[in-house]
Amino acid sequence: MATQTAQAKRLRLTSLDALEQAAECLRTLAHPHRLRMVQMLLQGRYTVGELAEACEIPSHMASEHLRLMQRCGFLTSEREGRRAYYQIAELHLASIMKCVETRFGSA
Amino acid sequence: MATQTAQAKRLRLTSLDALEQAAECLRTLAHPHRLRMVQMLLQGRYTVGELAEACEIPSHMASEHLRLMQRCGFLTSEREGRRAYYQIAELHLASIMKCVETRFGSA
DNA sequence: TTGACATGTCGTGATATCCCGATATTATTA
DNA sequence: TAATAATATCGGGATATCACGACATGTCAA
Repeated sequence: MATQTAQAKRLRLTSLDALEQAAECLRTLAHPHRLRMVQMLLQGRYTVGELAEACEIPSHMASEHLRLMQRCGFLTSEREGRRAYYQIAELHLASIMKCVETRFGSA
Repeated sequence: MATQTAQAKRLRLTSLDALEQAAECLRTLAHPHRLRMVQMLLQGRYTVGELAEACEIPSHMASEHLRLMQRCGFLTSEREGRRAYYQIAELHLASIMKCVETRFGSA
């Protein structure tokens, strides 16, 4: 007889479909600038320009990253005059970010 | 005066260098088959073939995914005869996987 | 109304990732 | 030794992501 199969061990597995979604979310998060934006937005309310400055990138690029995260449900935005404020919509980002900070530090 | 800067709010930020590393790790994790492999290896010890079967992919592709995760320090491997067993090396994977399971479920 | 500011969108070339077939490598068995 | 099994590696073509410049949109202030 071969080695015990996965099923025989009664593993708690997430369906491949769900893991596909999870992977897509992780890919969206897997960028240094987007990580910093999320980290900041978990601690306050910021405009595109402020987030861009903190990431040391031009604001039109920050805008693209923010749009990406908005499309996958991570963020929402609201306009105030000519500024756009972004905020966290997906609350699970807090715990994932905590994992990242535990592993990679934060000052 | 413009809006308060990030510094003025005394944000707890992770350095962009560290976030670059974090992003690389997240990208490595951000794949449905690799997520399933990690999920399984957190619950037991498996060969390439067993992991491949659970992911419904040919084993030579499983081997590539495993090598990728090994290179970034997630996994280690040990040979037993002609089989190769992989196991978790990066313990933080447990907490990240728990986040994923909380958000996307596991049966 | 004109000009500057803040944000958003589009197109593109460079790079990375992904999947897969073909082929090696290593270990076991006949 | 020969044949098979389990794993690993290589090369490619397709696709996705990335950073960037150029441009468009909407808002405020002079």
